[in-house]
Amino acid sequence: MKILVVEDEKGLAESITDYLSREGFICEVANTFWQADEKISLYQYDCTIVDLTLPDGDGFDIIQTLKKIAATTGIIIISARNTLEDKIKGLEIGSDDYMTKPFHLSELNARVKSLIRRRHFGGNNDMIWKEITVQLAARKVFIRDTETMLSRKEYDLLLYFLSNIDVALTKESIAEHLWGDNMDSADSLDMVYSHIKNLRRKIVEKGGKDYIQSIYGIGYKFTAS
Amino acid sequence: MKILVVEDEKGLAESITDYLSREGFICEVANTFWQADEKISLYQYDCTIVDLTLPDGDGFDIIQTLKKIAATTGIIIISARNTLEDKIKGLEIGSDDYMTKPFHLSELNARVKSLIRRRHFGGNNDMIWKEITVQLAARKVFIRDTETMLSRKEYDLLLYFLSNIDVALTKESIAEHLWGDNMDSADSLDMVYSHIKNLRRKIVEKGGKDYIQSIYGIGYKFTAS
DNA sequence: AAAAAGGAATGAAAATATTAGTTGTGGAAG
DNA sequence: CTTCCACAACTAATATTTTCATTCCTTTTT
Repeated sequence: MKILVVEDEKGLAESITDYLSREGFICEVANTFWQADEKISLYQYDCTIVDLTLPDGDGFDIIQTLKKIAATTGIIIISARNTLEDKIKGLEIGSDDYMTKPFHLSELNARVKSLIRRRHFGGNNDMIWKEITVQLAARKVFIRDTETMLSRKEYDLLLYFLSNIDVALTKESIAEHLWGDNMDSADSLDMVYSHIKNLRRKIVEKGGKDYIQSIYGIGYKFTAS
Repeated sequence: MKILVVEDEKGLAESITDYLSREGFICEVANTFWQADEKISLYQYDCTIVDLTLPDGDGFDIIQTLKKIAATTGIIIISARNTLEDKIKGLEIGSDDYMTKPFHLSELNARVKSLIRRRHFGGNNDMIWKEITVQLAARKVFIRDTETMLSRKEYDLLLYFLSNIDVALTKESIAEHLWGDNMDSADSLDMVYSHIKNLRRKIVEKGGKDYIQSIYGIGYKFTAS
């Protein structure tokens, strides 16, 4: 899961990314709205955390950018002031959640997770496909009713596949999803192979079919046929 | 997909082409604007990356060339200076995207892909002709409702044909589309024959007709009649 | 119309690129 | 302290691409 943190205070940005990385999210930071706008149009994020107290841009521009962000990813707004004005801003762009400073990182984390669950999987706490069931809240995976322990990367990989059933995913996009964009593309490919192998083994081991289809020269596809 | 990189710094040009080749693009380099102009009029590219800090040519010439480039392919401008002057230049010629040095190759890659997506597929995701259906996102090909696995070259070839129904394509243009222009023309003919043969076989095998019509002395045409 | 010449098709082998599988190391988490 | 996992390096297996010799067609020439 990839998260974009839009925050100009380096210290706060780092605290947030540190915390969320430890929770298994891939984090990227944009220091300005302009940067955020850029990143949004280039990459896909599952959730964007925006600090409304950024210096650049006037009110109107910001709302435009926020709308654009909100259209493609979930969005959580952070603001120092608990004023009506800000709340209205938040609602206007259809933000998914709203927090006032100061806040606990654990709360932010909880909100991010709940948002991703809501957005990504329609509020459903379970993702079910064929004999694979993922309990998102508990982070548990079941294959044919037997629980299967997956490592973090394996879990992320499985979720990425499950939200892209029947779509050909390039090795590169998988790598980007699992490690973010600051990756040496040569090295990361071997790691993709490794994790694919592990996930495959675990699924088959528990009685699932090998749904991961290799596409030579391209990447992989999660598919029933 | 073919990309032209207009860049005089050999090192940078190589980094770019290395990276993008790994991503599956066919890359060619032009070291000067003059060369770029040449190439543009001879070949077709899906995207052109132009470094605006090239030494040759004066401002006006450059703009003329850029306009010519922009008219036929997508264009991404790279510039060392984040000056207004350059930005205006970029907009004036209707460039599709704009980056300042230094940048990450992964970002360039993302921009190229997003540009190609926008330009090429304009949102619609299936290509259907007679009993042949290509699902671009899933990279699936169906002949008469049965899925057909195609290798990369076969797939590229089929897509080239499908976007040129009823048009006579020379062997040379096919070779150029599949491998770029730095090819030994004698060898490339044999390779074209080979891949034509394989694609034909797969189409017919799955119950399609042999839509690939040979035109003696010229090349091939994909046609129903 | 027959022969010659050049282009195209085919099948199979060789070369290459890509993916799978193994193992070892280091570091983090418990 | 132990276990687990991410990562890297390496080897093996596999799929694709390219090459090549040969045959089969078309066109051109005589």
